[in-house]
Amino acid sequence: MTTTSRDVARAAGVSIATVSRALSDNGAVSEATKRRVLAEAARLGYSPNPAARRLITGRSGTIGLIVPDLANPFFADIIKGVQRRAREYRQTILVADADEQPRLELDAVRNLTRQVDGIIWASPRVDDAELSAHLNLPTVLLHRELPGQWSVTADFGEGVRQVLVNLHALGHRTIAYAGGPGQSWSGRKRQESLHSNVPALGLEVFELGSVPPTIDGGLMAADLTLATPATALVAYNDVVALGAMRRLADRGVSVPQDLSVVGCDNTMLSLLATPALTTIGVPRFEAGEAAVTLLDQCLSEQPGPVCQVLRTSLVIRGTTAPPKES
Amino acid sequence: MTTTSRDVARAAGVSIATVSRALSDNGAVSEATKRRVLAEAARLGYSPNPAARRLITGRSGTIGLIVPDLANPFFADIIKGVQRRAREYRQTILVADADEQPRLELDAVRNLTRQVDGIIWASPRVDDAELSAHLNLPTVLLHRELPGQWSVTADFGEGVRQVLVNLHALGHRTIAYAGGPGQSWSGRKRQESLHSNVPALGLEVFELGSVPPTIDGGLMAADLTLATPATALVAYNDVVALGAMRRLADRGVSVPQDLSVVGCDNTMLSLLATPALTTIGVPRFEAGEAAVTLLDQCLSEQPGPVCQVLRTSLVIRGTTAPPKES
DNA sequence: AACTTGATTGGAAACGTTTGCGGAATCCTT
DNA sequence: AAGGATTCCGCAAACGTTTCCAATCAAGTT
Repeated sequence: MTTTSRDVARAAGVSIATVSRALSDNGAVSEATKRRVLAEAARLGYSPNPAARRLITGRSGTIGLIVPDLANPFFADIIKGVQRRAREYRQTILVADADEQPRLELDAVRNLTRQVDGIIWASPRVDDAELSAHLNLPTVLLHRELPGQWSVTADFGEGVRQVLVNLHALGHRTIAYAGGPGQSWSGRKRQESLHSNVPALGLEVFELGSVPPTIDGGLMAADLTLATPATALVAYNDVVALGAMRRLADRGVSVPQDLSVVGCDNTMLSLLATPALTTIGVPRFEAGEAAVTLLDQCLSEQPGPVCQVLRTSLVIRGTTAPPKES
Repeated sequence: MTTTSRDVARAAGVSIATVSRALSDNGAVSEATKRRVLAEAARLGYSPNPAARRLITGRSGTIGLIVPDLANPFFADIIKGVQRRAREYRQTILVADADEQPRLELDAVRNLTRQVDGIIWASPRVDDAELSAHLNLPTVLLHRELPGQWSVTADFGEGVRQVLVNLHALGHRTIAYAGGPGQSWSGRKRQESLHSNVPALGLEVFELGSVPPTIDGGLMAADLTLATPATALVAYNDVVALGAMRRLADRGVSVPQDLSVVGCDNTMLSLLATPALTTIGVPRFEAGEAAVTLLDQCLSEQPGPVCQVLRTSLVIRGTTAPPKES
């Protein structure tokens, strides 16, 4: 049998109410009895039954995390951030992988609703209407903004701007852009930034359209790029960039001499490439941490909503160089 | 306010006991009233309070998952498998990332103990004694065996054997082996298999010792290999293999012409390498699925323990070839 | 017709906490 | 020394289920 607060109460010669107060540290208990209770609790190896506590308080000490794909290194790092900060806050996390299917995200929200205090939701692709229809619980959106909603995002627009400025400074004037899935919020942000910055810099951009955010998408993007006069390729993310590099190598196009390549996200993949990939650094770990902090604020009824925007940074490595003289 | 079983009972004109029976589908309820209750429940949007249910039944419908590092693609795939199968079984998963620190794994077990029905624990490095000391709950070990314990592992030994046979068939006679962290269970299995298969094949093996299971470890392994007459390098995992390939490229050693390289795990990384990496395919997704199934059996008191061993397979890609004539 | 059987249902006791309320003891104030 | 304020603690009522047990009723049996 497990030991309950009644056992501790009996052992310490007090009532269960006092045990509860001594342990939860809120009610008024004398220093002496508190010590006695704590000692007995420790001796008996008592820990309160979370279900009972939750039934009465309505708080579970658990937060839900919904991501489209756990195996995607991008989200894996986010989880790590969430996890670490949650540990500090004494919260456990209930995780739901939506297998890249928006419908499963909505299912997950429904299931989680009764089980958690709040939700952290990374949902690049569910549309706005459906998203807000499912927000019954305190929620922090990740890499996504919605009017009136708490969120933590990264400044992708600034990242793209830096890339463009940098490529321009290197001497590039014609670049290709491989976009990701059209519904993605961050993808739209990147696109917007592209359009707003290109004119001022006097760049010419060839938009290759949406390619799948996979290695195969990268292969495609490489071929599309070679059909343009572009001297640099800016890819939707690191995976696409790596796919492109692979195809370019096959085609005998050397990076960065013949073509510069820029990725996005600064995942571990960018270090695996040869040469190492120049990319937009997106703080994923920090985003996960920030989301937990914000959710905590949201749960403690602090004024909001707060929309935190994290900084991105251009990480210059080996795949960018001045264009070939031609 | 949330709607409770009392509300449904009132609406359907029955007692809460009947509501409970109609919904949980175990007690005896007439078909007519069951339909009525279900209809009212749906109309009111009722869903049972999990905390209350759990308090009385002692079951939470939640399983705990402990992994050393979520950002490691190896474990990410395992989680995905767990997640999917758990969804089928109507279970949610509580995940704990131990940040590669065995001490945090033990903390996680303690925290999870009161919150979940059972635990799936991937613990390559916690030592046997401490591991068994912390198994208070039904537990399935992942990629690890312990006497008397339920587990699902992969047949790493067979994988290594296939590699050796294959390299031998290609004409290699001298190979280098880069081992991983010494405490790792699967690492020991690989080592054992190496020792037991080498004599029969007449191979000479240079053991490079333990290298960190990282890109840097791979760089090291490459240099160590070049100091031997080995014509092939078998690495602890794909990351090490990729690190090695990178250093080899820098050194002007071409793979597979000058040196064959074999990885282990068949993570997505192995497809990113150029040329694509020959590697030992380890079923991670399936392992996650199997673990949930086993845990379910364990929880339903079926006879055990069951130790399921999944098959590995040699995935031959572009980094292995006959050795150079010399 | 009385008795047994089986199927449905409701009443009520759990499960283990937290917390409002009131009582008792102690302390300070005048 | 008496009154009020303060501190500390126990009683008991929740929280929302599940499930044991008994009650009711229809149907079948002798």
